Amino acid sequence: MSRALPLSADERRAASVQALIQLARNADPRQITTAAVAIQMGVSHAALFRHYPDKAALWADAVDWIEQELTRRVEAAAASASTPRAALAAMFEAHARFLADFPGAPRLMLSELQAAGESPAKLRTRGLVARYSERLAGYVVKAQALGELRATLVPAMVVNLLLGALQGLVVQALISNAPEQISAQAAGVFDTLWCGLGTQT
Amino acid sequence: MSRALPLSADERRAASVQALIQLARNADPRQITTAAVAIQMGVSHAALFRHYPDKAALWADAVDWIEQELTRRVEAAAASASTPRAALAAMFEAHARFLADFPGAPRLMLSELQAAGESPAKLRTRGLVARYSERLAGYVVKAQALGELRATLVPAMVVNLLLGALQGLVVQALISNAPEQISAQAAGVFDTLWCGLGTQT
DNA sequence: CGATACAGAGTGAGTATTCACTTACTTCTG
DNA sequence: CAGAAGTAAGTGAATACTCACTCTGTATCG
Repeated sequence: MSRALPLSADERRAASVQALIQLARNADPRQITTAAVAIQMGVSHAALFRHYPDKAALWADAVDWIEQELTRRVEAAAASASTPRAALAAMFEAHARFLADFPGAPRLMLSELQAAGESPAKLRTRGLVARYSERLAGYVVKAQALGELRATLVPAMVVNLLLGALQGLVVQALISNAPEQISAQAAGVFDTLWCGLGTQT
Repeated sequence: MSRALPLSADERRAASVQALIQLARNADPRQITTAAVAIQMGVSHAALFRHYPDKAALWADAVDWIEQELTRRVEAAAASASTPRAALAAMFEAHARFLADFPGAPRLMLSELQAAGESPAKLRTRGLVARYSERLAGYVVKAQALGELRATLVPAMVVNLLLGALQGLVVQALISNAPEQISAQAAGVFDTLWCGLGTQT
């Protein structure tokens, strides 16, 4: 095997995370082997362990990257919206776009949440969800204050429905193996969620 | 180790499935070992392979059991409802109750859907979701015909929102490690979904 | 009704394979 | 030339599955 070009440690770590997320597109992340990640990067198995103390550290690093990238995109979307409702809609769509662009990301998080024990990646995933929910809840409260969103609703439940709807799209994509549809259907799902299923009474 | 009392093959298979679903309550099902299932049943590792040709067959059997039990409960709930909307509400709550009673069930299905390749259990899970969605869609169409549900909505999306909302509850339970809350919050979630998030316009 | 033969459930002790991680060494770059 | 990045070739632990054997409930027969 020809020797890989040396990269800086930072670059190599970034490449490792991308390799893992790429592999997670088609495989259960807990089942992905460190050897598979190394091959995906075009590097020997041993090279991986020069940059990470163990497998768990790489997986944790990947969750960190997910949080950074998701937050960056969702912030940008929210910033360009004029009302809380528009912000929630824009965040929903930006989130969906992220999930469609990196289908490995939700799979990795879901997989960590399913795992027994308390891996670093699982702890970070829980933190990510908590911080993200908090952020959404802020907009929900603002929307309620402006009379855009029914005031009787508990913000935590609203957040849960929004994230649940995205989850539903992810699971549907998992079944049909077509991640791009997540983004395509997002706007329609958000509107339906906002307006309700029932006929107006 | 004292020898286990012999059971009929049918009883032993049923016990195996229950053991797996119990273990799946706290661990990622793909990570559960056949040895762990055997211990959970109070039987030797080798005994398991007297009843199943391989690991995949037991996992597939568990998915079959899930479909039977879920269908039985949801059918019963729908039967006692007078309108399609009431039927959908009752099914939603029965489904939530099932998920709360057997938290290992959604974890097992999710885990199979995440896996690469085409395991028997994954194929069955896909079939289960397809059949279940079909069943729900039937009630959605009836509700639309009776004017209970907005006629402009695509049934498949409505089904997706309903299942997504349940998924959201499952993920929330995964994070807080409290499966019983799935059932407790189900009715509120269904009503919110039905009435919509936004203020009436 | 007691002895016996048999089917089939259960078992302990493996085996081959896979996996995370290590060690001892090589090559590249500043 | 020093130190960082890379590699080949391991190691021990875990895991799915097998094999040759043992126990037990039941049906039959004298």
